[in-house]
Amino acid sequence: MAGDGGTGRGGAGRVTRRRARTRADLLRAAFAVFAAKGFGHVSIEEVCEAAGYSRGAFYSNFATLDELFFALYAERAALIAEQVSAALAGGGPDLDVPATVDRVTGVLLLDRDWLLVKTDFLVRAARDPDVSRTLLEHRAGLRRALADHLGRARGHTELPAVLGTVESAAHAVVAAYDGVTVQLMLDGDVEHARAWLKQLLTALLTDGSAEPAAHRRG
Amino acid sequence: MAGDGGTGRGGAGRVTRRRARTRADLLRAAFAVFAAKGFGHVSIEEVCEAAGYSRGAFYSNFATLDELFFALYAERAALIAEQVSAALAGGGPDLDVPATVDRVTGVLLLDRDWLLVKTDFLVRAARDPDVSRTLLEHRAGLRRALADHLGRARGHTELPAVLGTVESAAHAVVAAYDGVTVQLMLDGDVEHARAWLKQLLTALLTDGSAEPAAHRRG
DNA sequence: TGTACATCAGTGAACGCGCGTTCACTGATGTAC
DNA sequence: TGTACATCAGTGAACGCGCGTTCACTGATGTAC
Repeated sequence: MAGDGGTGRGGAGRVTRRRARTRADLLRAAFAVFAAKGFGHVSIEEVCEAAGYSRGAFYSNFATLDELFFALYAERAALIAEQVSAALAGGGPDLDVPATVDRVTGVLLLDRDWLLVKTDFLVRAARDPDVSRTLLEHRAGLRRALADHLGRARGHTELPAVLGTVESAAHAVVAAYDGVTVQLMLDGDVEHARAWLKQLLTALLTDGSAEPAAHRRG
Repeated sequence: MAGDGGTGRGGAGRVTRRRARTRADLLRAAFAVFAAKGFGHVSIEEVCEAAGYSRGAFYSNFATLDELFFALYAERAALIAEQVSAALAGGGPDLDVPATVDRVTGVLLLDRDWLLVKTDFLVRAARDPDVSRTLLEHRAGLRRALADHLGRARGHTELPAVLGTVESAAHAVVAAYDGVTVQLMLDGDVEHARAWLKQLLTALLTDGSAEPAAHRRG
């Protein structure tokens, strides 16, 4: 089901420049259309129209809309994963939790459209164990990166007490991220979401020593 | 758009017993179908078939699938809201935070199908400001109930320090709930989700005095 | 409580559109010489 | 570097199905007497 990168004719046929461009165009257009209308309310025709191709072009590159959706998700998710890694690594060898929280928060809540598409993927995955597995693996990877970082931070900065292990702490970070995502999708206020996520993470990752910074807005 | 309870002919036409039953049947069947396949992958015909009615019956009760979906959401959301209120009030006048956390957690993560449908509603709402408003209001109501309770608990039990106000704490509770919901939808492990939510809420609502209770499983 | 009548609620056939899918064709791309 | 040829990628028309929507009809429900 997953594995090969799409509807490749038979074997290892070289991809021409033209083909790569068309595929990229379709993915880009699909992202915009999915973000706007939601997967499940989008037809193949709409994607093709948005990309400026005929439907035949779609079938030349993908077998189904699902396949395109999965390709789209995989591409973007890999991109975000890289950015998170960079945000964790950035700041050099001195492990500064608040600064790292700032950087990671900035990356994770950068693009509301991506959160919409990601959540579409989530509800799709929730109904299909195979797809769930993919998503769960992505999440596990993210948590591992976070846990690694938190592990290195321990000793330098005061860290959680209530959450036992660094794994629990990483799990909590992801949960907080998902929770804030929901609010952001509804109210559309990216700045507020970032501030709020920062505050939540601080509450989870420190031992009550930070300043309370009152929280406004519903 | 919202307000009147559906496709009522003209004025205050009395609803017959038969009509009420059909409507309820359709809603019940729709819930099951939506949970299984996801709104946006469900046709009016499928709902009717699952309910055992012809399509005409559908049109006699609803104008669109959206309308049915909204009615379904409103009905179930009201039910959950009641149950949460009861869970908060239960336990009598002695305000016991851990016990209350147990009861509320039990209610909120009772039914995976509901979480699936609720999330479908979320992604639908995220693309429509009018629908968003409805959902945001429900959430505000939930937070208010939580904040009220936390306000009364303050002084009896030690409470947050990092999260400034009871409103912030309530907000954090909702975020934790949403975050754990995502994990539950993917792995389907209700018991694990409850334990994890309990632990998260304890971490958020107490000042680091609780026992760490290590967290297993990915 | 029974009967007659009026209105209501759901039936199921019919219509038509949107769109998924296919395919013969043509212009684009790449390769061999 | 240019030309000829082979293969590839995308075109756009055509087909047909699923399903949204409508509607004349009929059995169910409720009311008046």
